[in-house]
Formats: sequence, structure tokens, C-alpha cells
Amino acid sequence: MLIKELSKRTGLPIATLRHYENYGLFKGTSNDQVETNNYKNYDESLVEKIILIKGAKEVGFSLSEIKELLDSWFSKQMTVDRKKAVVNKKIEEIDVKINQLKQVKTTLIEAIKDIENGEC
Amino acid sequence: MLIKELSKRTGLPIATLRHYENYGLFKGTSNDQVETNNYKNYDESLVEKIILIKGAKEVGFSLSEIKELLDSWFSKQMTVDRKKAVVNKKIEEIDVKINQLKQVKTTLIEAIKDIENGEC
DNA sequence: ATAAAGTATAAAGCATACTATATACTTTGT
DNA sequence: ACAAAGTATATAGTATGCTTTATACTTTAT
Repeated sequence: MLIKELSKRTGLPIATLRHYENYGLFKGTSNDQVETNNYKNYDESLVEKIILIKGAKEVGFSLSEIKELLDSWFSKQMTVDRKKAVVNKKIEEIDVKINQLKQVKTTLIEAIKDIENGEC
Repeated sequence: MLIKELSKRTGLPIATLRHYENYGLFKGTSNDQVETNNYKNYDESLVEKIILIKGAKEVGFSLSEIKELLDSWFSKQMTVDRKKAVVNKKIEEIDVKINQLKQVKTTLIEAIKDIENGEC
């Protein structure tokens, strides 16, 4: 698919997708058969990958963290153990974030009670 | 307590705390009894508030979102219902983020399996 | 008494992550 | 055929959230 379709499928603006591609988060492929243009094709599998990027961003991961993760995940050079280590580290960080969110939620539920009791 | 102590208690750099105070997330009180300086005092209760700010930041909430929440929470003008609505909205957003994190986690657990099977 | 450490304020600087603009070329619809 | 829409690339601009610097004053330790 072309960039516009990718944008529709992922819900991210074209400019943002280009930014991510330039940053090295993913790569479209120019079809060498077609000589009239250099439009890039984006594979179906990229949709899932980009939605992962989007989700990770929305919960506070930086582009560089996300890049590190994806680079390991799809690395041809890295050993299986090294790859797994990187991904597992990120999974642990996710658990930390989930707990942080639960804590913030608990605080806000307390806040609701205080508000109802006119205590603030 | 003074700014340095607040920094120790919250784990945030003094410069960051000053930034947050300037942004309006909280307020220290200058003791008018003391005429020699205008050092600000930070109440014990601020520690919890700032740790909430820190946690919310780390899971992707912006300062303006956090400010909106805190402003409602401690507003003297707002009605109870309006306050509750703002806080409840944020609680819903937290649930969305928790689900996003779980989804990212699921994806990464799949990634581990793929890596083990040499599928990427 | 005085050097070192702490506090306050204002302003500049910086990193990250977009977002917009300008230019040029290609494809598509009529 | 040609206007409108799509794509690519490079560059500049912007918003957010700090972080650093400069300056000045206060407190603390010796």
C-alpha cells in the first residue's frame, strides 16, 4: 500500500509516518520495476508494527526506546539471547508502567471520595 | 520543608520542581514572619501530590492534562459534580492506557516466541 | 568573619517529536 | 490534455518539557 493508505490504516498523519520512517522505525520499499516514480510501498505487516509504535508512544515510551526495541527484534546480527533480553527488559518496564497507572488510579479514586465529602 | 528536601523526598531535581511550580502545578508558601528571606516552604502533603505528577508524566500524561486535573481537584469554585466529572474522565483515560500497555505487552510476548522460533 | 552551600528569579539553551512549507515530479479523473 | 490529487525530499518552524546559566541574596559551618 502507499503512504496514504498506511495513514488511514494506522490513524497517524502522513507527516508523522514519514518522520518515523526517517527516524528508522520502519522502511517502505521502492519498487525498482517501476521506473517512472519512486513511490514507496508499505507492507501489510507494517500496520501492526506502527500500531505498536503508536501505543508505545501513548504510554510514554520515547522514539529512541521504541527504535532500540524494534532494532533488536528484527536484527539479523544479534543472538537470540541478546534479542530476548532487550524485549524482556521492555516487558518489565511495561509492568512498572502498569503499576504506576494503577497507583495513579487509586489516588484519583481517593480524590473522588474526598470531593464527595467536601474535603478539598 | 525547603526545596532541597522536597527534591529528596520526590526524587525530582530542584530545577524540575521549580519548573512545575512556575507552571502552576503546586505552590510553596513564603513565610511572611521571616523578613530576611523569601525562601518557600513546601507542605508535607505536596510530596504525595508531586509523586502523582511524576507518575502521571511517566505514563504519558502532559503537564497541561495534569494541571487540568489538579486544578479541578482543588478548585474552590467548581461544583462537586463538575470536579468529579474531570477526575472520572482521567480515570477512564488511565484504563485506556492500561489496556494499551497490556496490548503492547502481549505483542512483545509474541515477539519473544517468534525470536525463540527464529521467525524474525 | 568568611567561605561554602542553599535559595530565588529571570532568561537562555536544548532535546524530542512532531508539523508546516516549498519544490518538484507522478498519477488519476474528466 | 490538463487540472487536481498524490508522492518524495529537504528544510524550517513549533510545542513541550525540561536544563543551564547568570545574578543576587541568605544561611550555615568553621
